[in-house]
Amino acid sequence: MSDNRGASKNYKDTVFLPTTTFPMRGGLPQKEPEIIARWKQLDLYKRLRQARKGREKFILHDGPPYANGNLHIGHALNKILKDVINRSQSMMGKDANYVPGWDCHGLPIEWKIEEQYRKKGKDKDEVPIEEFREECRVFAAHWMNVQSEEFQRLGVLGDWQNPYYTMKFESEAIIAAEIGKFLMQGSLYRGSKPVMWSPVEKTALAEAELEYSDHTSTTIFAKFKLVECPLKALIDNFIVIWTTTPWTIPGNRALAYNNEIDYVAIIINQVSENSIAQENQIIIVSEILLEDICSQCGIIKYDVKAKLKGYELKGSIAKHPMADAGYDYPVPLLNADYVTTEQGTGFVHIAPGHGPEDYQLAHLKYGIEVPHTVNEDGTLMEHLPVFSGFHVLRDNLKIAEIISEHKGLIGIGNLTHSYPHSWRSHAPVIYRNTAQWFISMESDGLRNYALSALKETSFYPSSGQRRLISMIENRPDWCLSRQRAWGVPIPVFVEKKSGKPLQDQSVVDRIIAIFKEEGCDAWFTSPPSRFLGENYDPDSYEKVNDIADVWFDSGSTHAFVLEQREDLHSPADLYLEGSDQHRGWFHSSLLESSGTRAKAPYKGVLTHGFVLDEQGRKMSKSLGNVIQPQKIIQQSGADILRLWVVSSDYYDDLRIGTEILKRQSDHYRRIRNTLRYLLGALDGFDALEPVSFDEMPELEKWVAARLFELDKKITEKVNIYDFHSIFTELHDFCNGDLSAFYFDIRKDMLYCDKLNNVSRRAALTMMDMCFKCLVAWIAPILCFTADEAWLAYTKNTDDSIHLREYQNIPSEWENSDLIRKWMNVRSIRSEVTTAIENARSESKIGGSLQASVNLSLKEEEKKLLLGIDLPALFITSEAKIVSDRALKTRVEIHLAAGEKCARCWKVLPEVKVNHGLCNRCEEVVLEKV
RNA sequence: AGGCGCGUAGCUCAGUUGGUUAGAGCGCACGACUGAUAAUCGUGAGGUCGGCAGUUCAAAUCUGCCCGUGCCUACCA
Repeated sequence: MSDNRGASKNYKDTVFLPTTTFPMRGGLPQKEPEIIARWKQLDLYKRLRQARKGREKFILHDGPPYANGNLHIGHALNKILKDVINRSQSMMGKDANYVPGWDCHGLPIEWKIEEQYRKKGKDKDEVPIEEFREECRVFAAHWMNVQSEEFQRLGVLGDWQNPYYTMKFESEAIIAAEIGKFLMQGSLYRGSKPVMWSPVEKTALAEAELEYSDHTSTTIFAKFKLVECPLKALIDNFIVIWTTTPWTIPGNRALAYNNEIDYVAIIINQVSENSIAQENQIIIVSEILLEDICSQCGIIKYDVKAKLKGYELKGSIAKHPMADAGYDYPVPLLNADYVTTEQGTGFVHIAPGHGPEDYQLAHLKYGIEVPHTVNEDGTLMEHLPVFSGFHVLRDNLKIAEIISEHKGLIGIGNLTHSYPHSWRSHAPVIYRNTAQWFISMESDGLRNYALSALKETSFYPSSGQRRLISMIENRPDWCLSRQRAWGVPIPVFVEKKSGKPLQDQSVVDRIIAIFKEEGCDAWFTSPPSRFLGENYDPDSYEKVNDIADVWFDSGSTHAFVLEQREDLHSPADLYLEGSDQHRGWFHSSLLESSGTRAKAPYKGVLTHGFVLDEQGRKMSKSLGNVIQPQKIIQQSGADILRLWVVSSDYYDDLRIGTEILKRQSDHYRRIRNTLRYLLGALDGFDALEPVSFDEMPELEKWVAARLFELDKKITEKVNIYDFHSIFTELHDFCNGDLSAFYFDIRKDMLYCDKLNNVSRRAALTMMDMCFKCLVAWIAPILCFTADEAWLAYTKNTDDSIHLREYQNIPSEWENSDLIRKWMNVRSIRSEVTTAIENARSESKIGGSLQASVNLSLKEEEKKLLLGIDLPALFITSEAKIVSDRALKTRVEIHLAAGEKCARCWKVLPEVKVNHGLCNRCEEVVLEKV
């Protein structure tokens, strides 16, 4: 080993290379479940509560997912974002206590149970309600368990042992109590509203229970004689409407026109043989539809008497076509934008009990009373003259003929069109006016309370505020009742005599107490006397059998979760859901809380977008582009999914797909390798003495300044939930500052300098700090990887990074001047690396250690580099400034003079003399031996 | 159909009150290293800023229209 070649053979053992047990590849799909098991063993959730005891609380109140199936990617996004926020608030030192919850009542679960019955050939109505409800309960409980496991697999930390759910007896009791508050206040009232109704099943149906198929309807052109009109000449002429539902004519209370439509008044001169239109009468219809109407009604000849715009009809009143047979009431003409000239006559007949738009226009806008005309079985009611007992689906031709006999029509026909049918019986359905319970937006100032509460709420992004405000401003009263089985009943008695709801707090309290003990099934199984007590005669009261809208359930979570649990508080600091919840949970929670407490249940509202596929299309089974979170976890790991969330702009819609996930894996590897390199370098550091800040080289002080700057940025961003930019900062730091710059420069020092050299120890001191900062910064995001890295660092299995807080950075590290200076240093460095690259492509040199750099600089550039170890900065064997008077920066690359040191691989003149080693390496090797 | 959003390189995103040749990272291509090695370093090529029109000395940025796309309503006589 005395000659050069021998010496160059192997100095690897004398070089201090990084060593770590933290593997380069994560193996996340296998490792993550182990980490979850470790957290369970540590009882991380409870430990964290203890660790943060007495600290300021941060309460992100969980919007309850619906317990009826496996998680989809939207759930994953939602819960991951919540977890990132909670963990980051915890890192800020707050007691971020997260209690997950579930929504259990409602239609979709009811369907599933009904479906099971159908398969067994049973009918839902034959099953006792308590039995049916019990099956719903079991079903919901099953899916709660499944989802709980799936959420935990995503890394979500929370009180999974003791979550909240709406079908818990205590929850049901408080939901009922909240309804009681509206009852006692007087804002709960019984009104009526048209709902989809199946005469076959004698029940109301939800939109989703309908299927559309062809149905042939009898159509009529009915005429309404004008009795009042601003255009006096038109009085006694006829407004003609077209409808596919003659049975709604007895329920007619108004007509609608559109201000912008052109109408004509024509005199009928001649009709065909079969026509029922009458010659010499003047009718008013849409101009554009005139020919169509004439051909359908057999009008052969006519003359146009007048033309008019819709708005000229303002204030007109007409007579019902059956006015002579007991339907003698005024029929006002109203403007409605939704009236079109696509078909019909340009006029729409309005039966406020038989269509949502009719109801909206006539009742809500003009206060016209809603008549009840149809019985549960679809027959017209007894009190209706002429038509009593006729069936709304079977007798339309008869009805049409009778109206025709009363000279009320100009045409009868039929039309086959797409029409809603019951999902269960496949029979056609109708809109029917039914009794419903409402919470008034006005009577107790609910709308105003809600609106002013919104003005005090922070929105992320801010556009959510306007969106919610405009919804609250425009919404009608809250229809609370559902004619359903699986939910919390509306616990109200109605006095039969007066039709008024019983308002007695002692009755309400009795109901609540019973619900708390037995659940709200008691409402259906107990006799009314049990609730009414001794002061009321059960025979005089009707028990309401409707259940509450499930949005009321989840809208009350602030009452039965935030207010009830000692470890939470209300209002919550944050509600966080998808943007669809403006209409949903944000909305119902706001109304419920504003109505009962005159304030919002939240201080802040964050909305995220929806998850789309890689092309920006929505995911659907038919497109086959559904991406399941379970699959991503299985293939790549939950940390990759979590990284995807923060790398996206989640305020907008997010895209996901194979390329996007591939990119996340790339980002992940970069961060992971940065941690790994730090862990490797820091191996054995605890045996060395750290170096004080003052003694550090400028490069280390620059790293310190960057850490200070990052810390400031990150804590700022954490407080406005902006994790996207945190991710960018962190990635760029790992990538650009550490890996490509700082680590690269310090490698020589770390590997080859004397073990306890001051500058080497200084570098390690700073790298130690880098690690501690970095692992804490990524912990809320890459919760598994951070935990694993921290364990590799401390080797203390009783600890977790998630119990810690963000690293405290000394304020003396702040140095924006230094950051600015080194930005300029790096731009000179960049010119050098470009020059080296050029030299390499000209085959002048190979690796950068073969290079010697000659710099011609401007004067200020020279000043910039003063005192900096240039060969180290450029990672070359030699570098010097040959001129400081240059007008333009020039970099010359030469082959470095000397031989390659067998240990550090630098090319130096001294090496030959030293038998293969440079002076520095010789010294280190001799000392070591 | 209406309300609210979104549309900048293959991907994810920056682009302050309109002001030089539109930026970053990844990916890609090429190269180096073989002591972070299924890693690391360097260099480079990628964009009619969805389209059209307008305001302006000047537009990714302001206005209008259109196209695409998402959420929420309404889909009716």
